[in-house]
Order: sequence, then C-alpha cells, then structure tokens
Amino acid sequence: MLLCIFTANACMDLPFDPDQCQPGLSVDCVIFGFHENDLKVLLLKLLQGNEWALPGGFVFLDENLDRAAIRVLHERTGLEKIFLQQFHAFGQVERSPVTHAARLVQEHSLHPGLQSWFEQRFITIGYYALVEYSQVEKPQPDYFSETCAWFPVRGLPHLMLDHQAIIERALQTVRFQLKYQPIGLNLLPEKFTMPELQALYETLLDQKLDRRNFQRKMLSYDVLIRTGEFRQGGAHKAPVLYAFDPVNYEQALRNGFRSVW
Amino acid sequence: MLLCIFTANACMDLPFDPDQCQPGLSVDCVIFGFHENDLKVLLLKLLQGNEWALPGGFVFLDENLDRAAIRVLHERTGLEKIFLQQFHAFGQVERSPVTHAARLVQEHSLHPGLQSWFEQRFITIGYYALVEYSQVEKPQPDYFSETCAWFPVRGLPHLMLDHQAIIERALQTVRFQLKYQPIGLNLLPEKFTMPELQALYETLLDQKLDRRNFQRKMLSYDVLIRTGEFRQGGAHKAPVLYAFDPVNYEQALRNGFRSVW
DNA sequence: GCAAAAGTGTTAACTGTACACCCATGT
DNA sequence: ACATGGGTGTACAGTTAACACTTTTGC
Repeated sequence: MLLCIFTANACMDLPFDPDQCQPGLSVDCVIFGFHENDLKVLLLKLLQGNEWALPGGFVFLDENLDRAAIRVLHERTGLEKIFLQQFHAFGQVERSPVTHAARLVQEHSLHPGLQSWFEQRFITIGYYALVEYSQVEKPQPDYFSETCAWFPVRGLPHLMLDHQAIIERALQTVRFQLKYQPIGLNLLPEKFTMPELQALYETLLDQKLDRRNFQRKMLSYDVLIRTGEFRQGGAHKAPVLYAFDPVNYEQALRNGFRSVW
Repeated sequence: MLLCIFTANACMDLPFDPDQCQPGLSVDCVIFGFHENDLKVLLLKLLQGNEWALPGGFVFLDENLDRAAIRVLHERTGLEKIFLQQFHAFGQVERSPVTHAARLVQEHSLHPGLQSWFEQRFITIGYYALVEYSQVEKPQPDYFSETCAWFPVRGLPHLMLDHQAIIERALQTVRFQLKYQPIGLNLLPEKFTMPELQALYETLLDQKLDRRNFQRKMLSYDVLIRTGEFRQGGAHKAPVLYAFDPVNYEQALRNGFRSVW
C-alpha cells in the first residue's frame, strides 16, 4: 500500500511524499492576529468545498515536531522567528472519520492518489501562534486550498473536522496564559503604545479594563521599555511608545508573573 | 513490512499486535506518588538491561489518546479514575535513534519480531498522574520489563532515551500548576491533615512555607472540607482531618485560583 | 513540666481598586 | 473653548507576610 502511494507520487506530482512523512500525525496551527481591536484567526478554504480549515501539515520523518509547525507557519505567512507554542495533542478516534477522505475525493478537493493517506486515523498536535497582523502581507493557500484569509474569532465559518474545537482550546490556553505570563510580543508591532497593549488584553479577555490600573500593573511586571518616542499623528495627545525587554520577557514567560508561594 | 510483523505476531505470541496500533506514536506516563515527605516517580526496569523507563505504551487504532494513557496507568498501578493530564508531545527526531531497537534486541530485552516496529521514529505524548502512593499495592511490570518500582525524583536511575527530560518537564508543569490551580486530590489519602498537605507543597516547590499562612491561604481557596475528625495516635496534638470538596476543587482546576484581571 | 506539633490571632506592609486631576491635540 | 484621549497621583480596601500566643500530647 505504501509502495503504491510512492509510485503514484512519482508519476502524478503530488505535493508531498507520504512515504517521507510520519504516518497518522499532523500539526495544526491556530494563528492569531490582532487588527482593529479584533482577534483574528488565519484559515484556509479547501479546494472546491465550502469548508475552511486550520493551516496544518504533516511531519517529515527527519523533521522535529516543532520544526514542522514552524514550517507550516512560514509557508502560510512568510513569517519566521515568531512565538509558536504547542498546546495540546488531539487524539480522539472520532476526529478522523474514514468517510472524510472519500468525500473530499468525490468533491474533487483531494487527489485520489492521496485518499488512502487521508483515510488513516490522525492525531494532530495543536500549536498556537501570535503574529503581528500587519506583517503578514499575503497569506498563501497551500496545495489543498484555494484561499487563505483572516476571520474574527467571533465570526468563524464552518470548519472542517474538529478544527472549531481546536481553536476553542487554543483560545482557552491563551486566556489562561494571559493571567500568569506576558503576552503581546510578536502580536504587536515592535513599538506600541500602552492603550494598544490594553486593547489586546481587552480583546483576548473580552472585558474592559481600567486604563490607569492597567498601565501600572503592566509596568510593574518589568517587561516593558519606554522608548522615549511618541506615536504622532493621532487626534489627541501623543502616547508614549513602549517596546518589550526581550530578556525580562523571556524570563517572565518561563517563571510566570507571580510567585504565589 | 507490516504484513511481516503481523505474521510474526500470529506465530510468536507477541504482547501486542503492531498492526492494530497507531504507528510511530506512544504515550508515556510520569506517575508521581508522595510518600514520607518525598516525591516519587514510578519506573520500569527493562528486561536484561540496566536502564529504567517510564511506564508507557502504544495507542490502538480504535482507542482515544487519553484512553491509552489511562490504560497504561491502570495496567501498572491498578488504579482507575485518577487525575491524568496530558502535558506535552515530544517529537524531536533524535529522541528515537534507530540503533536503539537493535541494541535492545542484542541485549535480549526485545523480541526480534518487534525490532522493525521499534525502529520507527516515535512521537510520544507525555501524561502526568498524581496518585496516592499507598493505594498502589503492587506496581506491575509490563511485557518489556522485569521490575516496577518507585524512585525519589531527586535520585533517579539511568533512564532510557529522553525519559529524564520528560520527567523534568512534567515536574516543571506540576510546579507551575501548583501556583494557580489546586493540587493534591489523588495524591493524598481521602482524608489528610493540613501539615500533610503543606508537606506536599513544600516537596513539590522544594521550599519551606509558613505553617500559619499556608493554612489560611489554603482555606481561602474554598476547596477543603473540615471533616470534624482528627488524626489520632501521633506524638503531639491531634491535627484536624480535611477532605477535598469535589465540586469546588473541579471548578478551581478549570478557572484557576485567582482572576488577575 | 517540658518539648514539639498544631490551632488561632494580631499587626504592619504591600497590592489592588476606584477614582480625581492635569496635559496635549484637533476641531 | 471644548471634547477626547493620554499621563500621573491618591486614598481606601483587601490581601499577604511576619510573628505571638495558646492548646494538646507523649515522655
């Protein structure tokens, strides 16, 4: 069977060689972007079908798991060196129904030579990324999809398989992290204002925060550097521009903000 | 190749049928127990060899990932319905060197019919469990091992592959959780005293805590029930026995102790 | 009675919350 | 001038940390 796929690939120019991939394993990336006070997720529209899916991919046999996730992210967004975190392995049997591959082939969304590969039972490792929306100029669809676009997390289209649940879980993880670890690096431009950072927190938490207390608490975490510059051109008083202190940020990521005991 | 293993299994009575397992995937359980103010981990000693390993296993094709972890835990400890949490997927290429299986066969630790199965590149999903030491009467070795025993986390033997790193990561996760979520259910007997709970925290954190402040803070989390009974027979004043409130405990697990924002 | 372990209480320092006030900018 | 967004300050409430005192038990 494996040999058969390999032969198929040799003559049909498939996008990847299943024989070179870890069987039954995939990575899926929940790529969050922040734009116009709205949290967005990057999704792919499958060829021919009406379903959308998370950017994902397979893991080459000689490729580290994290590397595979970074590769997927890079192929879709062109970004490198961004914050990418594994958050959960999804391994329910029901998440990869055998009928799924046949349907995709029928709808001409999938090359028949890959049907058996897609009929495997898959476990997927979920990663989430926080990227700066404006830096992603042209999201690239992959071999299986026709469009790549941002969607607000509160207005997602119909998603393939359990991808809705994967996004939910990623959001939950991000919200939890928000309480105890710093967040915002890679999700905001290099220099940003305190109100912009606050807007990010308010969006993620879905909750209004007090401007003045937010500023004080944020500064007390000691992960921000006041650049001395200001955001000019706004309609009102020019706000101070901050940047993250990479060293302290990293440390806070590891240890958490508070030593409760 | 797969057919070959299947045939082998049919005539050689192997402990599992590789054809019925998710290829290249395993689960490993870091089972923590608490005894004599010491945090222990349950390990298996491989047949013939001098190496120890985490209790682990493979995932049947029709078995949920979590189920597989629960099964492994149950087979080793006899315990059911215990707190088991997935914490990380380990997917470095280097973690499963191809030479490993050959060496095991050479040392007669592994049946030659399984060599090719073990030569795959494996991704393992790490789970950690917190169990009550005394409830595990007789830890059971599996097909590949001769002994099953507890080791103090500060005195581990030489471990197979990257199992040392897996334990480290599990410990780190538990310590982080300790700050923000309740812990101790399943790790302590049903009824326990405040000093016992404190000893658990001190062991996990590797740090002395103030007895009086600990008690107050712990009670403020509202996850403890004062049973009204006392631990008799000690050399000194009989301490109050507490139990966890299952409902509040569950809730605190989900939401964390503090709403920081 | 004493030492050691356990329960309860007090106070001062710190942290968080809810505001008030002032400054800069475009209309 | 004034509406609006932004920076800084203050006072009160709540929480935490440090430490004292009392109770119980075995020797």
